[in-house]
Amino acid sequence: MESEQAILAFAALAQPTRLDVFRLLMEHEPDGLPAGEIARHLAVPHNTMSTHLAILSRAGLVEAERQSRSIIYRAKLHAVRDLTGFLVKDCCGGHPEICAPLVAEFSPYCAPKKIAVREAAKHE
Amino acid sequence: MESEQAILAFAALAQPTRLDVFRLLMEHEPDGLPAGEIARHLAVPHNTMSTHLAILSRAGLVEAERQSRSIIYRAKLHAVRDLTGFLVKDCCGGHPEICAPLVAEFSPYCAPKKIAVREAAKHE
DNA sequence: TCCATATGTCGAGACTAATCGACATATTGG
DNA sequence: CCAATATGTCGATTAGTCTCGACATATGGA
Repeated sequence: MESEQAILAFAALAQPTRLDVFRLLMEHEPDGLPAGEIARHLAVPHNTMSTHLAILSRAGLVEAERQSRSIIYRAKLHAVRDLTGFLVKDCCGGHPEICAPLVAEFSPYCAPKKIAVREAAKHE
Repeated sequence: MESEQAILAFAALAQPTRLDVFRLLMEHEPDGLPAGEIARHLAVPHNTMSTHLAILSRAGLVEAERQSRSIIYRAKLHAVRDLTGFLVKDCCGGHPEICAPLVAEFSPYCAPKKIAVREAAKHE
């Protein structure tokens, strides 16, 4: 991922309404939500929301698809992967010793089901 | 990590000079660099740089320590972990099936060799 | 075709961020 | 204490962002 694209993504997420939109679309993966419903859900005027959605779209964090009269927005999952990778690469560039525990930290959220179930059982 | 703190971090990194500073400090871990040297390295007036460093500091991405006449800035590694974790948790919240390959993607950068892991464990 | 629905675009006002000269503060050595 | 060095703060200017009313465009049904 290039710096320029990363900056667009950081700027897009550095705004409360847009961060909320992104999280909302993550929750609604993989179906997505129409623009109007997003606006209603977050109590923002439709034209204001349209601007925010355009910024998220230019940043590559969401994608839009027309479906009859509605336009369905979806979170772009590999954009999250790219942005996270950008951070991790910066972090690990020459410093792999601090990166391993970083990845280990994600395991509870990302681990394959078997391990996740075992970890959960331990805490119970 | 709270949304408010994440927004501060995203905003801090959404500016070319500040992103450069952050990457520069990552390269110079764990020694850090004095403010003046950072400004000289990136060809930015010292007072402008001072403002940028303050913003990075408020965002929790760097820390400062006075050392004689100079003030040494260092990247805060666990801030990267927190911010990355914020993204990944958002991504994996209810969607662990898309998260496993995401973590696998990091392996090449993180070199999960036993020696590296043990060394990291010692420091923690 | 005409209307209702869904969304996008434009433009103005208010607000916030970025930059840098000038000045202020902190530290050290003489 | 004074001068030199290193950094931070203030204030003004410029540039960019956020918001939303008004208008424009696209789609589907009567």
